[in-house]
Amino acid sequence: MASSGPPTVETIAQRAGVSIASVSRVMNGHGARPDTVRRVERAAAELGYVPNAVARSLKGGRTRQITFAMQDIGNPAYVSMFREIQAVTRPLGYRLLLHSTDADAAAELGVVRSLADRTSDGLILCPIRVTDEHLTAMREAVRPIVVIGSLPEGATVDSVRADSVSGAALALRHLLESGRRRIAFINGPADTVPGRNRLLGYEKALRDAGVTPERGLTETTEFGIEAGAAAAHRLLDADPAIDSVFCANDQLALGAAHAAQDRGLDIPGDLAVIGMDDSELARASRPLLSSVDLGSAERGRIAARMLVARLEESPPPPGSPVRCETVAPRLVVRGSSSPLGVGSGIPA
Amino acid sequence: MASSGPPTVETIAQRAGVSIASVSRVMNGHGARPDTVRRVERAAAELGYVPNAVARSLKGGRTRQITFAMQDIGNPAYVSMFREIQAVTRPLGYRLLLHSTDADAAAELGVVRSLADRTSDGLILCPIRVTDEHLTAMREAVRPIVVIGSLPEGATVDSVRADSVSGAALALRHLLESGRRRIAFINGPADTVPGRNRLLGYEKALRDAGVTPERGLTETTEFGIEAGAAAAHRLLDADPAIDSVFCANDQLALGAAHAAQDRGLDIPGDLAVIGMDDSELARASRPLLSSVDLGSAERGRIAARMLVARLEESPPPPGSPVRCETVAPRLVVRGSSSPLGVGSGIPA
DNA sequence: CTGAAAGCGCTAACAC
DNA sequence: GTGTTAGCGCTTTCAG
Repeated sequence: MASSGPPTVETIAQRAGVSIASVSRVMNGHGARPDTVRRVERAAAELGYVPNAVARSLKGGRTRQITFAMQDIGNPAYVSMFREIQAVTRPLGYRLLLHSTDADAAAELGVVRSLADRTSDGLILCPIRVTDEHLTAMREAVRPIVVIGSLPEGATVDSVRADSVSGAALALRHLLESGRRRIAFINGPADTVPGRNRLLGYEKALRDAGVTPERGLTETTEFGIEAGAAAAHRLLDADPAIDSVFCANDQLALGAAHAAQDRGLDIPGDLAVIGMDDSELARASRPLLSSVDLGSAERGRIAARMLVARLEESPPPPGSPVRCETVAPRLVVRGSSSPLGVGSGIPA
Repeated sequence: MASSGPPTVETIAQRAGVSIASVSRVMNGHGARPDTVRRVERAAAELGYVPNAVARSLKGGRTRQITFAMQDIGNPAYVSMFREIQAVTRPLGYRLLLHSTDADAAAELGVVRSLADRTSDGLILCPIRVTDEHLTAMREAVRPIVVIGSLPEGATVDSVRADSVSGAALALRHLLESGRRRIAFINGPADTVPGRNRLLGYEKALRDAGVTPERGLTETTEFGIEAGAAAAHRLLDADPAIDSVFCANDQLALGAAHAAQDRGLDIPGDLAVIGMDDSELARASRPLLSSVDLGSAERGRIAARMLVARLEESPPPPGSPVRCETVAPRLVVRGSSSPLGVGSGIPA
């Protein structure tokens, strides 16, 4: 008696002496006579029966899988998002497919298009760039998509965005209020949506304070500790009067802090440093880094909830309105931008 | 004409005026007359046909999905593994399911058991603890599993392990050779396999050097920067003569370095610090942290290759031997453990 | 409450 | 080469 392969509804049905329909009903908790339930459950337990999820998906048209795609899972901001997404979706029985696209725009488009193969029920996407091709692909997607990031007006996709303009403003205002005047900016790749927005925020906040942004005070580079250090050196070489530097993420800020310290500068005495994302790295430096929390965790949570909501609303109402939420930034002030002498974390 | 739902083989077949079998053949590149190929491809393109992966899986018995499960995707060591696993499997057409179990042993067991639902073709698992229950579950699993971590002798599961004993020895020898004598150890949770091994390695290396390990020189704590700092303070409070501290990961080491600096100690002059994993955090401190690279990336790569190999060998040869590889550790010496005055990164 | 049967979309024999 | 047909394992009418 070759029990060829794992047990199926049929195996169980035979053993329990009922029909496969009854097995299915019992497995799904759809009413059945107590006796039937008992026999099926016993047979299932004895044989270690587990329903085949693929067959279920084929029948039901839903896989209970969600895809989360972003540039780089090494980035703490995305880790926070992943955690929250998992926290929302797993209890609901969803599995999570992760795609770290390595900032490859083609790969990103591929992810959107791959929704068509019905492998996952929905997609949470953090795009680096949003081209018309992206928008078209998203509009035509067979499954709901939630974008974490900014979309052009009129886009017909749900999204949750950070407010990096306000975030930058928060940091700049803080620096200006504590008396800094020559505030440099180290940005990440500028040809991305967040990159553009952070630059906008930086310049706007300066203008609002009556200061004209100078080109020489902005550096653009890849994300990374070393890149941040190099950028800071360039900035300080060109203009030793710089008294503070705002960075587009914590890696850059940490690098900048190192560079400054290697030049013998005191932080925050000679140079204030502020990062973005408020990741673990902000607590990995001395002095501790001030940082603007753009709410990665919260954005992840909201995106997950939005997507799940779409998935539950059985027949997607054709004209149902596009949803868009914005998460407010939060400035966390630590030693790296304190007024001189306070909490610098470095013994004088 | 309600084109109810996305196109299927049938839709394409009708439009192309061929049978569904021909559509399937063309889609899978199985020979067909050039004319047939053209017509099918045209129809498919016009309708934006994408084969339903779920139906394929049901037929083929394979989902082309792999699950990777570990404690915490926030840990840089696991990020490296994930990257390498993805690099190996994606080009082969596999999707990656990620499970961050949060060190919940029950969740971990659940992952192993969930293989039974045929959702993924195989599992790469980094267990925290390996109980008999785990071993049984793994032995009975319907799908191949590769464990990244140490398994008890006689386990019938493929695995790739780090050599944390040698890794610890590497660090200790280096410290001893550079003249350190009172070497403390800050360990992570000791009731885990890696925790136990690292302690073993620490004690063995000391004994090999003719030093008797003292209980008071070892601290056990959770992983985390703050936890590392607290442990270092306890250690130094109890024994100010400690001249070096070896830590079970970079977070702990970073915390320990901060604690020492906050006490006014010079690193490496007064205290040498060595971490483990050689993660980005090692480059996030001043001085740069020495660290023992346990080969996370390589372990990930090897595990992925092992699993893929199992998946390709069509009928799993019943008696095929269990595979087990061990990755050699590598000590990366940086400023935090240099001989005094060399490369400390802090201006004297 | 239960069983028989249809069918989700696809691939792979098997005949022609 | 190509079409016909039989399932993969499950859920869900539809009768009884």
